Amino acid sequence: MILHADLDSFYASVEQRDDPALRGRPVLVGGGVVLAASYEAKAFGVRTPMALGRARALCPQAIVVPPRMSAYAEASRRVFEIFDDTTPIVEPLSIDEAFLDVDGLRRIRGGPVEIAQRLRADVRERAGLPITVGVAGTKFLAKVASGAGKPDGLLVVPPGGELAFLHPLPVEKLWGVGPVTAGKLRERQIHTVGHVARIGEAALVSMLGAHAGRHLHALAHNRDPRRVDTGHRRGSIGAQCALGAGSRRDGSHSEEHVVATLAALVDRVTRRMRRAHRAGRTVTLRLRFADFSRATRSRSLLKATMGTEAILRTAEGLLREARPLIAERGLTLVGVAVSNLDGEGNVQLELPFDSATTNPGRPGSARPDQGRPDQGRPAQGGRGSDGPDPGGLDAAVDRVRDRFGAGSLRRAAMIGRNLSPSVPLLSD
DNA sequence: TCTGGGGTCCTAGGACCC
DNA sequence: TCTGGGGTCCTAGGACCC
Repeated sequence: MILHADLDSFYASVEQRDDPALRGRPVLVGGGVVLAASYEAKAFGVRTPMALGRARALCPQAIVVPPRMSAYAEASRRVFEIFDDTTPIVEPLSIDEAFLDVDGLRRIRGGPVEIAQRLRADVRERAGLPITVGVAGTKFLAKVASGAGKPDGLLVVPPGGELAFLHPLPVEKLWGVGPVTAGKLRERQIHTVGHVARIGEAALVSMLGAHAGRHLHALAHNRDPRRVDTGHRRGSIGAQCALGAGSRRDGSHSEEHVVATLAALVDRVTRRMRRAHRAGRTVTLRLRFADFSRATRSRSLLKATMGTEAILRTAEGLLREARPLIAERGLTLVGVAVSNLDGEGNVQLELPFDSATTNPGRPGSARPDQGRPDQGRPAQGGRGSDGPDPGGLDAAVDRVRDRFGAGSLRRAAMIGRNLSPSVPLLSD
C-alpha cells in the first residue's frame, strides 16, 4: 500500500502554529495573490491563487501575512525527517507532500493504516502541523484519497473498493486533467471518472492525443503501475519575476530595468545551482506579455556551467532576440531557468580555468564556458598525460576551495562521476 | 477567475548523422 | 540524380501540478 501525505494549507498552518493569535481565525498568506489560505478563510470561498483584493472582499476579517519562505522550508525539513523515520521509501512531490511506500514494514511497524495514524500523530507532535494522509494501492488513488480526506484527516481506499470510490468523482480529479482537457471532455458529456472509464481508449486518444489518452484511460480504471521513486532529481532550476506596470508613459519597462531584473534572477539561480552542486547546459528565457500570452527562448551551451557570467551573457542574448516580440506585446514577466542539469560530480566543469593555469604553453586557447572536453574532467587520477598539468590542477583546486569551500571538494571527490576518490589532490 | 513562483512532462518540426 | 529508415539533439509551445 502507498501513503500520500499532504500538509493542510501548509504556509497558513505554519503561520498559525508560530503565532497563537492567528489560530482559529481566517489567515491569508501572500503578497499580490493568495499563496495559502487557512481553512477558516477557505470557508468564505477564498482559493489559491486568487488576487488578494478579491480574497479580502470575500473575507474582510481575514488576517493577511507576508510569506516567510525560510520558515516554510524549515518546517518542511522537519516533516520530511518524520517521513524518513517512517519508511526508507519516500518520494517528495513538493515542499508539502510526499508518497511513502509502507509495504514490507508490516512486521516492524504494523499495517498501512496503523502507520498512517502514527505518522499523523508524529507530524502533529513533532512539527506542530496538521496533515492529511490518503492510503491506497496506487499512487494516483492515494493522492485522490488525501484530497478527499482533507483537512486533518485519514482516508483509506480498501482493496476491492477502488472503482466504487473513483468512478463518481468529477473528471478534474484525474491527474493531468486541467481546464483545457476538462473542457474537451465535458463538451462530449464526459463529466465523471466513470464516464471516462466507459469510453474506449481509442476514442480518448483521438480526443486528447496518444499519451494523454492512454494515461487517462489507465487512471480511470485505476491502473497506475508507477512505484514510489526515491531517486528523482530536479531537472531544472529557475526563477522569475512579475514586473507589474512599467515606469514609462506607455506602461512599458525600460531596457535597463529589464536587464537589471534579469541579472538579479540569474544571480539567484546560479547561487542555488552552486548550493545544489548542479551545473546546466540549457538556458531558457521565459517571457509573459500584457495580453498574458507567453513565449520562451532557449539556447544550449557546449558545456554545463553554473557560472553567473556565462548564463547571464546567454540570457541577455536571448532577450535581445526577443526584442521585437517585447516591443509588440509589452513585457509583464521575465524568468530564467537552467535545465539539462548534470550530476553533482561535475562541479569541476565550471572551474574558472584559464590558459595560464591549465596550459602555460598555449596562452589564450581556453575560455571559461567553452573549454576543451578534457579540461574539466581530470579523470582516472587526474595526473595522467591527458589531464591538465599538476600545477594547473593544484591552482584550480585552490580556487574551487576558495569559491565553494573544502566541503565541496570532498563532495566532488566522493561522488563525482569522473573523479576518483583516490586522487591525492582531492582527498583534502 | 484578470493571474505568483516554482516546477514537470509531452508534442512536434527541423537539423544532422549513419 | 534521386532516394530509405532510424536515431538524437535542439528549440518552441502548451498543458498541467502545487
